[in-house]
Order: sequence, then structure tokens, then C-alpha cells
Amino acid sequence: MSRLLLLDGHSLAYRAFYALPVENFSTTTGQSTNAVYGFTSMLINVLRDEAPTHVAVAFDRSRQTFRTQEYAEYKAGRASTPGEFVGQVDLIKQVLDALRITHVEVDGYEADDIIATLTAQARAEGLEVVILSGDRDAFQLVDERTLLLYPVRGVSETWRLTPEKIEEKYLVRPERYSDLAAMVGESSDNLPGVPGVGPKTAAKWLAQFGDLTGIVGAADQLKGKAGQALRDHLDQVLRNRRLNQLVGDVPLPVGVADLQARGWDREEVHRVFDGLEFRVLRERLFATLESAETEAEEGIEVAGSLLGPGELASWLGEHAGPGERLALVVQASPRTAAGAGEATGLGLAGAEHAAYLSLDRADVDDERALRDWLADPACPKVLHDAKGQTASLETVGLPVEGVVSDTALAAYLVRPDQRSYDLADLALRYLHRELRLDEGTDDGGDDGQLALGWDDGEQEQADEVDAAAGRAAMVHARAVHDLSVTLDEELSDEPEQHLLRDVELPLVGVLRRMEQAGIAVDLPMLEALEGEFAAAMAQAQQDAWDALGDDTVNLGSPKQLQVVLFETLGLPKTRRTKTGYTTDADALAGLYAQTEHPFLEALLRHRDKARLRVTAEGLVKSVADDGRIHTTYQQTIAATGRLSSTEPNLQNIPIRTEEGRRIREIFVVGRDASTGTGYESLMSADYSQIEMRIMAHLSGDEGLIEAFRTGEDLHRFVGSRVFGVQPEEVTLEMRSKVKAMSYGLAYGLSAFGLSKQLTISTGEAKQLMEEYFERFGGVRDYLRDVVAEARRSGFTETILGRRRHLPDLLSDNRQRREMAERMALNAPIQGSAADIIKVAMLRTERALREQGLASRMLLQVHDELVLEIAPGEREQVETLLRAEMGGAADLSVPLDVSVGVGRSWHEAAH
DNA sequence: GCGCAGACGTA
DNA sequence: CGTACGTCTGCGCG
Repeated sequence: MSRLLLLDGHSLAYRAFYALPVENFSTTTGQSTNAVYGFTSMLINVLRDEAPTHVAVAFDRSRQTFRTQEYAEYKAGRASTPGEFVGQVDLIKQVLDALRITHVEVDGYEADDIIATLTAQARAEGLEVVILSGDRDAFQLVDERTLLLYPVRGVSETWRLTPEKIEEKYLVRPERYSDLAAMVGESSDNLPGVPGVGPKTAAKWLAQFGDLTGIVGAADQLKGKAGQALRDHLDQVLRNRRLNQLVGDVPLPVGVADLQARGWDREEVHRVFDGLEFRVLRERLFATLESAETEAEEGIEVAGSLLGPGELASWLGEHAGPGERLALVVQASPRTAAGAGEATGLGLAGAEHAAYLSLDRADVDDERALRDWLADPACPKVLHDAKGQTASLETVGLPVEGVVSDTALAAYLVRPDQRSYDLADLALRYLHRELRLDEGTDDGGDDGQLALGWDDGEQEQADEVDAAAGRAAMVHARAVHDLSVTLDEELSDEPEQHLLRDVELPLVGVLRRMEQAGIAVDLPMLEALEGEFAAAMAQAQQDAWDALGDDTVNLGSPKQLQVVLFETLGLPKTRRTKTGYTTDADALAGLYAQTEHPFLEALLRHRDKARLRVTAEGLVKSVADDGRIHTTYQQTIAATGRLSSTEPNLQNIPIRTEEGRRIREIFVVGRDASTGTGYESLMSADYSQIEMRIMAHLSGDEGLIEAFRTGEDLHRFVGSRVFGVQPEEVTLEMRSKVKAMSYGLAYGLSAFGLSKQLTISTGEAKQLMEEYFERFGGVRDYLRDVVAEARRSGFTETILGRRRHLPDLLSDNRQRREMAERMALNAPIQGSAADIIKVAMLRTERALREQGLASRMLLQVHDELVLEIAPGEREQVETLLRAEMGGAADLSVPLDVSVGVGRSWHEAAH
């Protein structure tokens, strides 16, 4: 089916110009580009969504048209064209030329007339038509085969106006809309309406008399004031109608056949986009155009062999020479609390061939060949989720060396804020292939097997379960192999290759060993603690019920609490949430301060104890058979580059309150699972104020750097500068204000947010920030520049070159844009800290090994490492940690590490 | 059984 | 109207 896409160039450019803040869109030469950006963005979206076969863009040539000749006031009263808009239309035409999209303009006519003419031609030739225009005059063109996309709210959302939609929203069918508009008026065209006649009256008349001609003929019958008004303004209405009628037979230099989409000029697109400094948009454009060029998604084909007993060695000999990269996919039994499941089968795929080996069917020769190949660092392997996959092999005594890529990690480095790195998702995203097994028709599995090109002889021997499993494993391995090639190209920058090769990949093994080690738990103490919290919770619940005189309310239900607080007790309303009023701890504490109602005290206490109980209970459930808790570290979740910890999350164990800290007492020193040797203590080492140090380094601010070099208390130092007093004269209040602000700045804190947090006026907060920036101007400049640079490039970067793309920096939606700006402020700081501790972990593990130490790393909590210390190694490990953590990055300020030791995590804290 | 919202723990 | 996470509970959906 052929489909013609028509755009109204001027109306879209204007809309974009007013939707996008012009100050965020200019080239280094000072040319404004917001209209070009918005227009191009809309164009890309519509090309992607509508997949037209023919395209044209119509422009107005000048304001002099047959309409201004009839009515000099037509479109008068419009503000003169802003200076920043001038020139952008020509730039839009350059973009169109690069894309080989025809643009048309004709003296004496408006863009809408050209669109009407082309629409008429296209319909006559049997094409579907899609019009993208912000001008209501285009409504009259809509019919069953002509769709209007009408931009609403900025440049990212459009209404799809069909005849039904127009009737629903504007009360008349599209062919009568111009009649209605003639009576109601159109302010943007400076066409006045009949006083007292709105859309409802006009629609009613149209329903009654059919069309405007009918209404005019029956004008005498129209009742009331509105009827009289129409009679008084008949000439004006008829003139409006002549003016808003689009011309469907403009003499055009092109016909529909000339508009067929042609190949775009890749080099010219690069040249034009370079000039415009559009980076993000270029990527979006290429992605859209290239995926349009790709054929419809298909499954993955693979030629492979099901290996029978004794056949692995020769297959590897033929296809897995040193230097030949093989993808490896491990099938395994389900994982257990203590760790990974057991590997049961392997899919292998090189550039050409694939194979499957069932470990159950493998003989001694196969096992030896497999073990040698897996353990050989010279035989390069690529995996998807190497940590989980290699853990399953480790479980059956097969260590893996020579992992040169992990497709999940590579995809994460390319785009760290995707929600999934499933193999199937990546295959679709990067290979345009469905990772779905082609099951063929219903006549059994033979079709699928033939599609895979299995060797017929082996097929006879394989049982059906193995055959299906083998087929899946080979298809997956083929996907992993092809993905690793594609993602390698995506990660061609040297810093990103370094991140993958020298940081993320080696970290996989470190994390796997930390997970396998787990941390010992004092289970009796934990269970006692859980009981204690449960009792305190029950008491708090009873107290709350007593205060209320009602023992049916569920204190854990915010919904029920809202009824109690704001209806039963009639307390003042709190901050709004989506569904009502918040009952969070801050708000409850505020209410308590106002009212001192005993229910509130008991409720807050209940929340507290319930939380502690649930935390303790969760930990009890997580203790594995070996008496230890084994968390799982996620390496591809946090968009900034941090790790995250799940099942259980050991990165959010309480520490701030006295009672919460008691939970840290149950994490204790333990014994080695295999040797049974006891360890001596736990050691905790953390970076002090690492994010502020990174801020000092990245901003190069002299004052902040000096603060860290002198080794003085940071917040006291900053406080003395901000408040203009001697360091020893900085009061605790001054110190805490400055501390809140210093940290807040790295998160994009506003004066409003600061005032809220410190319970001071917005004015005071503003004053405080100004004083701060006065003294630490480097910080102000840095924060400003980092966002501007991200806006230009489309991404932020950490000290190791880890990127985070933030396309929303150019959004027309203020909320989204400002959110992206805060992310852009924070990502380099939080992400650089993540880089540094990852490097520190690699250095620490290597140093422990090189020095022959038995102590081991157990936990990472963003700026802290927890280690289990073997007898007699305490001093050496402490020295080692200070050196390896402190030397993990070369910043313009020192990286201070503070270390503590004890029998529990609590005692090791310092 | 599943997904969402609200609440809250950490850095 | 301050970033980054994970988990639990209640609740409405089907």
C-alpha cells in the first residue's frame, strides 16, 4: 500500500520554535536551532510511525496570497517573526535536501493549499494520505483515507485525527469544519467570528440545515440573539468561508509520483547535522532510517551439530583454535539459596558453525577437551551474563578463563539505562532478529531441525528433549556471537573498550567470588532481634489502637490511615500524592509537632519497629545452609555505573539509628566453607566524602581542592568560607547547613528544595547558595558547564569515560528536561565514584592474591568494602586496602580511606 | 497471581 | 521542586 506523507513546514517550525526553549538550542557559532531540532524530531517520529512510501513538505512563500488580496487583515496582528527564527527555515530545507525529501512552495499560495492539492491527487491515484500540520484549516482534508496528525503540547505528542475523532472533538464532520470555523472565527488567521455564536450553536445549525449554504438560505428562520447576530454578520461569514477554503488545484512543479521516497544522502546528512551540532538526533535518525531499511524481523538461523559422546574434541579442534572467538551458552539446573545451579549442557557458536553438548551424555574425552578449552585464557569466549553462566560451570568443577566479552555488559555500557538486557531484547534491538525458535508447523519437530541444518545421522540418536534443548542453546549461542560483534562496533571508543575489558569484565569474577563467599550471620542473635522488634511492634500497635479507641484499623495501610487521620481525627491535610494525602514519616512528624496527638507517636513507633522486624525477618529467610547470606550483585542495573544488590539487598542495611545499627551486629566473622578455617575479624574500609572529592577534582575549584589538601574538616572549612568566619567559629548549625548544601548540589538541588530541607525561607536558601557559589565559583561553573556539554553531546561522562545518554535534555516538557538536567549533574559524580571503587576492588583482589593472603572481600556498599580477615593478616590487609583504594584513581585531591575492624560489621564500622 | 502506589532503608 | 537503587505491604485487577 502506498502512503503519502505531507508536512506543513511553516506551521511545524513555528510550533517547534515556541515549544523548545531557544536558549538551549544554539550552535557554537550562535545560530539558533530549536525550530530545526523540533521539526526534524517530529519528522523522524512520523517517518518511523507511519512508514510512508512518498513524502513532501510544503512551505509558505510569503504572506502575500490571494487571501490577503481579498482581505487585507488576513493573518494580520501576528507578532513579527522573532530574530532567532529567521534562517531556521532554510536550515530545515537543508535537512530535507540531505534526506532527499521534496519541499514545495508556490507564489501566492499557502502551504495548506499545496497540501490540499497533493492530497487530492494522491487520493485520485489511490494512495493513503497522512498529513502532519498544526493548522486547523487542514481539518477539512480529513476523510476515511486521509489522516491528520495534529501536534498538541510541544513536539512530541500528536493527535491522530480521523473523521470520527474530529466529530467527537469539534462536533462536526471534517467536511463541515470550515463552515463551522467561518461562523465561529479563527483568531490565528485574524478571522473574526459571529458574536455569541460558538462551536455548539454553529454545530447545531449545521446539523439542522446541512451546511453553511443551507444555513444562509434559512437565515431568516434562525432564532434568538445568535440568529440575529448571524444575519448581521452574513457577509463576514461568507468571506471567512471563502478564505478558509483550501485550494485543491494549485499549479505545482511536482506530482505525487515525484514524491516517492528516495535513498537519503548519508554524507550530506552528516555534513548538515555536524553543522547543526545535532548528535542525539542524528543517532535517532539513523536508527529510524536503518531499521526501515532492514527487512522484517526474522528468526535466527544456525547451522550446527548435536555432538554425540566423544565428538567434542574434534569439533573444538576444527572450530575453536586459539584466537577464534566462540560464544558459549550454558544450560543449568535452577539456582539455590547458596548459589548457582549446575551446568547441564553447552551451546557453542563461532562465526560459521555451532554445536551442542549435553554434559549428561559427555564421555571422559569430552570432559577433558571441555575443561582444557574452558580453562585456556588463549581461547577467547563470549558469554551473555558471564557471572551467572560461569558460576554454573564452576559448580560442576569447570573454571572458565579467556572471557573477552559479555554481551549484557557491553550492551549496558552502550546504553546504561535500558530496563532489560535480556538476550532476546538485545537480539531484537541490535540484530533485528527474533530470538524465537521457529517451531515450524504442527507436524512435529522435524521442520525446526531441518531449519537448523542438523546432521541427519546424529538426529536419529538425539532424544527429543536433548534435541529441543540443543537447538535452543545453539540459537542462543549464535545470537551471543553475532551480538558481540555488533556491540564491539558500538563500543569502538578507547575509553569504553577499556571499561569493558579492564574494569567490568574482570569485575565479574570478583563479584562471583564475593557472592559465593557470602557473609556469616549470627543466626540466634538475628532471631532474637527479630522477636524483640516484633514485640515492640505489637506494643506500638496496641498503643496506637488504644489512642484511637479502634482496634480494626490496619496501620500498614496508607489508605486506611488517611481515613483515620484526616476524617476521624480531622487533622490538617498533608502533602498531596497521586491518590490522596501522604502519611510518610516526615508528614506524620510534622503533624505530631503541631498536635502532639498520642496516636501519631504510636503510629511512628509502629512504622519504625515494623520496618526493623521485616528487615530482620527477611535476613533470617536469606540465610543459606552454610550459615551465610549470599547476595547477588547486579552489574547492569544502575544507569550511573553503580552496582546493585538483590536477594537480599545488603546495600541498604540500616545504620542511621541506634536500633537499626543493631542489625549490623548479626553480620559476623565466619569460617571458610571448604577448609573450615576460621577467620579472625571483619574489616570495613570506606572512602571518606568521595563524591565531594570528585566534585573538587572535576570542577578544579581551588577552594574545594585546598579544603581536601589541608585535611581539615570539609564542612567546617566550607562553612568558614561561606559565612566568612574562622574555621573554629563555625557553629554546628552552620556546618550542617553547608553540609546539606554541598551534597545537595551534586544532586541538582534547588533553592526551594534546600529551604524545605533546612526549614528556612527560600530567600535564605538562595542567599546561602549565592554565598557558596561566590566562594566556590569553580563549582558553579562546573555544574553549569556539565549540563551544557551534555546537552551538546547528548551524554555525560565519568572519569573513565562511562557514558550516560540523556536525550530528555532537549525535551519540550519542562519537567522531563529539568529531571534530565539533574541526572546530568549527578551522573558524572556518582558514576566516577562507581568507577573508582570498581578499580579499587580489582586492585584489592589482585594485591591480596599477589601477597598470598587468605583474607577475602565480601561486600561492596558503593563507597565501602567489607572484608573477612584471616588470622594474623589484619595489619597487612589494612595497609594494602589503604594503598589500593587510595591509589585507584589519580585525582587532584587525595582519596582518603578510613578503616575499622571488629567481630561484626557493626564493630568494624568507624 | 500480577502490577501499581506508597513507604523507607542505604550511598 | 535532590541522584541512584531494592523490598515490603496493601490493594485493585482479572
